[in-house]
Amino acid sequence: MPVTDRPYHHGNLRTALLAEAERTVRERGVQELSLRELARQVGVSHGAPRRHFPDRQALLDALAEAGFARLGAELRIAIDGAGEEFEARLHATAAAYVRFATRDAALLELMFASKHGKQSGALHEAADRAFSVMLELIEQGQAEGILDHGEPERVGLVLFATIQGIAALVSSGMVDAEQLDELVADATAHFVRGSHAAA
Amino acid sequence: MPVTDRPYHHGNLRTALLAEAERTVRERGVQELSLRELARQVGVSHGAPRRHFPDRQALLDALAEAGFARLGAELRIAIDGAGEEFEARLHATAAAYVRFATRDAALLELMFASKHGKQSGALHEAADRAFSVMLELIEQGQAEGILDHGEPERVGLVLFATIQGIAALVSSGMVDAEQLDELVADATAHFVRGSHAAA
DNA sequence: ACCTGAACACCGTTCAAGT
DNA sequence: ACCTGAACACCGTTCAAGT
Repeated sequence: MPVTDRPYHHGNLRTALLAEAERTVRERGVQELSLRELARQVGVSHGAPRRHFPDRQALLDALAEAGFARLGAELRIAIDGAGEEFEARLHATAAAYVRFATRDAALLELMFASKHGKQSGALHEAADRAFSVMLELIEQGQAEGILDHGEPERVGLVLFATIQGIAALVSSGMVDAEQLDELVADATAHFVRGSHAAA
Repeated sequence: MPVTDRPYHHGNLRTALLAEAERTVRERGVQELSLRELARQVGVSHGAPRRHFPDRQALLDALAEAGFARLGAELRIAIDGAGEEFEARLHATAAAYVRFATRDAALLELMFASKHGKQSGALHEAADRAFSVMLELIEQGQAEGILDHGEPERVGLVLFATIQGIAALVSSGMVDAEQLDELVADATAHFVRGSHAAA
C-alpha cells in the first residue's frame, strides 16, 4: 500500500482539507476560500471533497467547530497558568481570547457567523465547551463575593461582550497591537470595579 | 426625454444600485450580493455598474460609507432626544447603536470589514463622523467628573468595545431580543460604576 | 466506501463597440 | 459620458461512472 504515487484513496482527505482551509482562511480570508482550489492543493479532483463536506457551508461549519475547540483549549491553558487569584485569571483569560482574535481574526468571525445557521449541534457543543472556561471564572468571582450573584450566564454577558468587542476592534484595525495590552487591562479592571460597587 | 421605455442612460444608476444592494444585504447577507444580479434587478446590462463601481469591493465600500452616515444620524437623533443627563444620553446612544446592529447586522459587519481594506478616505471620514457622537458623550462625562480624564478616544474605548460586543452577540444569536434591553442597561450602568470608582 | 470527470448554471472582470 | 454584449477564467453543485 504505497503512500507515494497518489493512491486512489487519499486516506486523510477530510483532515487535509481542513488543515489547508484553515491556512487559507488565516492568510487570505474566508472570501478567498474555494472548494476547487482546496481540492487542487490537496491533490484530488474537485468533486472529491463532497464526500466529507456536502457543500461549502459544511466545510465552514467544520472549520468553526475546530476553531472553538482550539479556542477552548487556549483559554483553558491561560486560566490554569494564571494562579489562584480571580483578577489574574480574569486578565489571563481575556488576554488569551484577544490573542486568538489577533492571530485568527477571520476564523473567529467565521465561528460567530456559523452560529446563525443550521445549528449543527456539534458546533454548538464546541462553542459551549469553549465558553465554559468563562463561566467557571464567573462562578469563582461570585463565590469570592467580587461579582453579583445570579445566573453566571447573565452576569458574564457584559464581560464577554466587552472582550468580544475588543477582539472586533483589533480585527478591524481600530486598535493596534500597541494599545491592545493596555485596553485589555483597562477593560478587566473596569469590569471588576463596576461589579464591586454593585455588591 | 421619456423616463419610461428604458432610456439608454439610466440617470440614477449609482443610487439605484446602492439602494438595491442595501436591501439585498439586509435580507440575504453580503455573500448573496452579486453585481450581475444587481444589474438585472435595476434593468441594466451586467457591465454597466462598472462605471460607478470599478469592482465588487468598491460597491461594498460605498455601502459601508452610506451605513456609517446613517448610523451617525441615528446616534445623533438618539442622543439629542435624551435630555441633558449623562447617563440617560449614554443609555440612549448605546441602545441606538444596538438597534442599528439588530436591524442591519450584515451591514454593520460589512462596515467594519471594509475598514481593513484600502482605507478609502471618504469611508474613514464617514466612520469618524459616526463615532464623533460617542466622543462628545465621553467629553461630557469627563466634564461632569463621572469619567476619567485623559484622551476621550482612550477613555471611550472600553465603552465602545462593550457596545460593539453586545452588537456582535445579538447578530450571532447568542443574545435574543428579550435579553437585549436588560443587557444594554446592565452594560452602561456597569461602565459608569467602573469609571466612578476610579475617579 | 471513496474518488473521477463531464456538465450546468452561475460569478467577477475586461474591453471593443455602440449611442 | 454612459451603457451594451461577447469573451475569459473562475466558481459551487450534481451525478453517472470508475476502483
